[in-house]
Amino acid sequence: MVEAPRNTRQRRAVVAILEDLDGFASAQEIHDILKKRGESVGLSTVYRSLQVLADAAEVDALRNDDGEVLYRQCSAGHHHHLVCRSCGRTVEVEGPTVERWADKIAEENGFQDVAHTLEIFGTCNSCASARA
Amino acid sequence: MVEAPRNTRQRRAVVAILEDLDGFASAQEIHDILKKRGESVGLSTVYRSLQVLADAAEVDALRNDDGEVLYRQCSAGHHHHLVCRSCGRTVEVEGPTVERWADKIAEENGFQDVAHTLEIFGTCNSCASARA
DNA sequence: CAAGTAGTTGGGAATCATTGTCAAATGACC
DNA sequence: GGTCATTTGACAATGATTCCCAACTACTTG
Repeated sequence: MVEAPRNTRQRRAVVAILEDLDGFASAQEIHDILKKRGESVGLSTVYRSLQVLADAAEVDALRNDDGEVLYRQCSAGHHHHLVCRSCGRTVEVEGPTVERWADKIAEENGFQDVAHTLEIFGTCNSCASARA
Repeated sequence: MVEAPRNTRQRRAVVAILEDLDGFASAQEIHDILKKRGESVGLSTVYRSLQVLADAAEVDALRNDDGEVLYRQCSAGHHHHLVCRSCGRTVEVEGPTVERWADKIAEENGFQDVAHTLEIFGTCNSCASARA
């Protein structure tokens, strides 16, 4: 039988950070924040915790242009993201039309096990005015 | 004034490979193919050539699930891809509705300099039947 | 064609995110 | 408190990609 995961200080700390953040953040950023708060957690452990959470679909993961993986606690259900390149602030968006379109395209071309990635990147208005 | 790029054997070889391939391939795969053909080109040079081509929008680049960057010679103009996970075979697709949707979402939320990524991944029918 | 010059190459080192390793630490349960 | 499998953390290892720089070569000019 599969054992239940343990409730450790480290895992709780990672989850707590994700609850505080409203945008996407990398594993390393989360590690830094933990260190600043004095709730130090090993980097490996941060990576592991995020992986577990992502596998359980409790957080969403995506890659930025640099290929880094960013994580964020999101609402349940399929959705996409409008992400600020500079601060990570994120708006969850839905596009039912897009979903249907993607499935139709795939079916028309005989593809199976279809998945799609769709993210919108931009500069949010506060970052844009800060830069000016 | 900016100098014109030189026409070197190595760059020609990389372009030739891209013309032969019909799916996405990684820099390392292209490097391997060149080696097999006896037209050896340094790995660094393959990376550089692909970067140059991508910057000039002569090839499209995307990341697979593993975070590797894949390259492919594509038709001009904005389009998206339906990519086979296992063989890389690719169908170019257009989704004007999606473009408008993404722009509208971004504008409604006050985001600027908007870009979006959209790729559809699946298993093409020949790979699916080969697996069975 | 010869020489000059600046863009280009290659291969090995360096980078950087991420994963693997394994002994020590610690939740969960008795 | 004792037991034990899970988890942690420091460090090594990996792997794609970039950096570095001396040797090379595609163009230009005489």
